[in-house]
Amino acid sequence: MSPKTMRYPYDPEQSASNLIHRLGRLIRQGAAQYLVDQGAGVTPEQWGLLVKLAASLGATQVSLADPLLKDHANITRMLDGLQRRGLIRRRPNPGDRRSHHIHLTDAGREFVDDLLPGVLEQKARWFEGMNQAQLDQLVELLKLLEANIRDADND
Amino acid sequence: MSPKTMRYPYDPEQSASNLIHRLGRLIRQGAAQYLVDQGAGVTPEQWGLLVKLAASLGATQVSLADPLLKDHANITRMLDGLQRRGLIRRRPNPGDRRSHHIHLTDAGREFVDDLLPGVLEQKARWFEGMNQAQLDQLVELLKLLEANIRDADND
DNA sequence: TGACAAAAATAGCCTAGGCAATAAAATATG
DNA sequence: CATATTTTATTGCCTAGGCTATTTTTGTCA
Repeated sequence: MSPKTMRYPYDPEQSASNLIHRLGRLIRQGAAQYLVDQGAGVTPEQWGLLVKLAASLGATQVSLADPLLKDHANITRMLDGLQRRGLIRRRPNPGDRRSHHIHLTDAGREFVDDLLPGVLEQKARWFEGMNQAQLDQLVELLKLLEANIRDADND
Repeated sequence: MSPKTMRYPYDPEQSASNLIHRLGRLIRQGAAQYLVDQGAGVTPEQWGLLVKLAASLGATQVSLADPLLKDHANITRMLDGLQRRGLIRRRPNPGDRRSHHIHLTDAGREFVDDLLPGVLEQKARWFEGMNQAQLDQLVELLKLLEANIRDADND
């Protein structure tokens, strides 16, 4: 066969998977810009950890990483950054000397309390062109897709 | 105020923006795994460039980067990798001595032709739990969201 | 024309992501 | 109990992403 002149009958840029991947970067970038504008001095990923820590006191690094599907090594590095900024503290876990309990410092908690409302507002702005039914449907489809991909890759 | 014990009334992990961001990583990782299994020796991002090049002969680096919302510096690096593997070639652009025309080599074209069917099959597997109407709706919502975010961030 | 702004590609820097490897501690198993 | 396996955190390595220069051309416009 001579496929040298073959044209592929789909537009990769409009495929759902590429849309999602591109949108993920766009969202990350928008969040990063917002944090810079606020002078926050943390990355969106570090922010995500802080919010999670605000809701789960004394988490270990594994319990932070796994629900977010993040690499343990990366969690180590992001926590290093947050610790340098004085926003979190690692404490020994009395029940297991391999692991630590991660805590927000007072400064960390204040940081989250100060920034969270604005972050939620910005998210809301992104979804302005969408009514609640559409948003619900989007979330539902995304969850379905996430489950699909997790299954498909565990074969 | 004493928000130390305040609980935030939303679950960040289930928010649409975080779902999308996480799903983007999951998709990227699945694609990477597939390419490794096939012994392709390219990253998903490099693969994306190859597919785009297969459809647009003689593109400049800007014309590759902008539709994908990618940084020009990254395009340079990814093309370096593809060039080292002999899959693409940079040619001088006679009309503008600042830029290059990027071409697939014969090996590059063969590479895309060989791998593309399998890639499409794998994508199809990811979307198996979803009927066509759901898929269409998902794509539509994602496009709407992308437009929203691009607008919102250009204020 | 000649200075000046804009565009194309690139390099440098830092963080995230994902992988392999390692050290230390905990758990399982014969 | 002794040995092996698993788990937790960490480091090293490489690529992508996103920024800021920097260089070379091109385009503008006074």
